[in-house]
Amino acid sequence: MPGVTVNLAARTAHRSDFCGELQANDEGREVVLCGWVNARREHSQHLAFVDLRDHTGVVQCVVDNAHDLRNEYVLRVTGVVTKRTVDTVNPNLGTGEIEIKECEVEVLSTAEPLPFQMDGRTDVDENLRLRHRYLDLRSERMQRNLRLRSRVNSAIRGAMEAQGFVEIETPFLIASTPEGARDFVVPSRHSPGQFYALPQSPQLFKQLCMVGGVDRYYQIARCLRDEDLRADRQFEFTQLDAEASFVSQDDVLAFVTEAVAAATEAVTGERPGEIPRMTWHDAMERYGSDKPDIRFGMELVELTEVFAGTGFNAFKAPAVKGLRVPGGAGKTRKQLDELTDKAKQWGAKGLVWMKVQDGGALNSPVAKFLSEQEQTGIAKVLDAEPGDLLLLVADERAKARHVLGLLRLELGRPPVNEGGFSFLWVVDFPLFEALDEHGSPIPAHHPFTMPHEDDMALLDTADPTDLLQVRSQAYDLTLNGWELGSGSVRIHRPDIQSRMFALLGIGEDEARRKFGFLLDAFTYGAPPHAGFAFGIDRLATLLAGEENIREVIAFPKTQTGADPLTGAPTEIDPAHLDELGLRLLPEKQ
RNA sequence: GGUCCCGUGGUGCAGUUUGGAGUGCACGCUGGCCUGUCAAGCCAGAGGUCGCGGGUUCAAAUCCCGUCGGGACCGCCA
Repeated sequence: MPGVTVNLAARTAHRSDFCGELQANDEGREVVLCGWVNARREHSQHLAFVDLRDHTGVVQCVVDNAHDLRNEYVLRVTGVVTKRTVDTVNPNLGTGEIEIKECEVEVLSTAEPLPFQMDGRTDVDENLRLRHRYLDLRSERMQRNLRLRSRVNSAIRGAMEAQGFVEIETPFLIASTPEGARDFVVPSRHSPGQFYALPQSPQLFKQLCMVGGVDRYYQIARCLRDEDLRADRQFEFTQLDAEASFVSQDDVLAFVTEAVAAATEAVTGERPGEIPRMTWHDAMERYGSDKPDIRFGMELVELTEVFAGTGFNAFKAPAVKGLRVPGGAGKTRKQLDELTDKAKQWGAKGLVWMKVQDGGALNSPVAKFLSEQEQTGIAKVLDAEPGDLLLLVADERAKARHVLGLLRLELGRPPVNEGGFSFLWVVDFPLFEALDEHGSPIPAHHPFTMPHEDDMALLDTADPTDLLQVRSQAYDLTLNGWELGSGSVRIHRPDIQSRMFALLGIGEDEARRKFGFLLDAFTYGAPPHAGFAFGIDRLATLLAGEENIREVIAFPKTQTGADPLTGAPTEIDPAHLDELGLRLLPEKQ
């Protein structure tokens, strides 16, 4: 029969087509559809409409009588695709030009009324959604997000394979290493009293793959970290993990850029432009963050020089930095007090605010302590306009940057799904983030990170505070102010690695105990290598225009680490504990 | 470890500031009517441990203390 199409992708033993794909050119076909009752409109005992829904959309079925049908019943409907009359076309429905007539309806499954409505019109309490996640997954939003994430995964795999990367699975039950985040541990039945750790990342295994001549490794890897949960953090998360041999930092950035560009294109249809780079130092000074949200301005401004000779005690500090809030002078005293409270909670000693008045004078509780020169200096350096609010923090440099960076986000950050996708590479991270109580440096990334070649000489310096100036070949990728991931060029030479352990105050015995297998591996011909990992949950969240990572995870945990659906975590049988050689301590009072 | 917000029929809210009868709105649910709706409409009805415990008061959804659950953030996340 001419014009008849057969939907091979949809056809199964139970159905011939998907609900949402039927169009006017299917007119005349007899189809068999399966799905859920999305809505029913009963006009009489002789006319009723049933909207049948599957993951592709909704189609209207015309039936004699819908009295025994209820929302969310699972039906199989056999009928004929029919063009609607002009006055009954529904332009708001993808299949609105047609409807299914002469319907024979078979109830495959009945359904109780749902514990919540999933029509997308109201925000349902998230705990309720999670308790009935199998219902929540039916919603358009979750269907969209899960399928989006699937496309992201697929695009990333395609990009990595095309660049010659080999997918290798690494173990889940591994040895615990003391560095980094808190491990999830698994007791060993064979060796009571001993434990495996679940991987925080496949870091060491991918480096072993390089020694093993793999050349280019990747994995869409599940990672587990027992740290407190946030809107962008779950215990369990998924990373694109990658490592390559005989490469530079630029090579790695190019590989990863290709993967995120492919993922972005798979969702938006457009490849992002070239990803800009910023040094860690610039990011910290200009945005007060190592993951700057560059979708908006409001950069931090250096004011230390302006107050070099100040008589105002609060500004006699190692650093004074400021932030201009355009049009912010309308804030009330109460709002400013709340901002000050937040700044203090974030660690600042205080927050100085100034309202720029018509004519340029500064209205501020501290104005009387500042010289005229200082007041004009502030206005000039901050480029202040009447109606602006100026915020100043004087403190240790790191503290001032941090607090102002948080204030900048608080006051200027657009909603996460506005302003497109601003990827940014942050490069030249410091090798060490601080000195511990013994004066030993604390690694900013991990102890296998290669120092910046230009800074090698500084490693031999006598003054440990100079070590904090040493840059590393470590880099982060950020998107709209979220850290997507990080990577580094690794140390592959045992002599440099030994020097690094010595600097970190890790003795030879300790190094052997913790990383002996890696150090051994490196004595047998380790290629220079570098790698990266970025969070796929986070990338998918932002690409989906969501604000919370849980919206792109099928079965996420709550902020306290519980799963309202399964009840995890749960107690286990005492006999099970016994077998593992474990005994519980009494509960702490 | 800390700061803040939320908890009211099945769902989403209002009511809490200033204590006075479980008062209101929308959706859903049950029954009825209705032959072109599409978030159908109309009529009727059912449905409540105001998260839980204690306190103040003649009287508590409302004020106080504690606790549980959820959320946002700081710390934490090499």
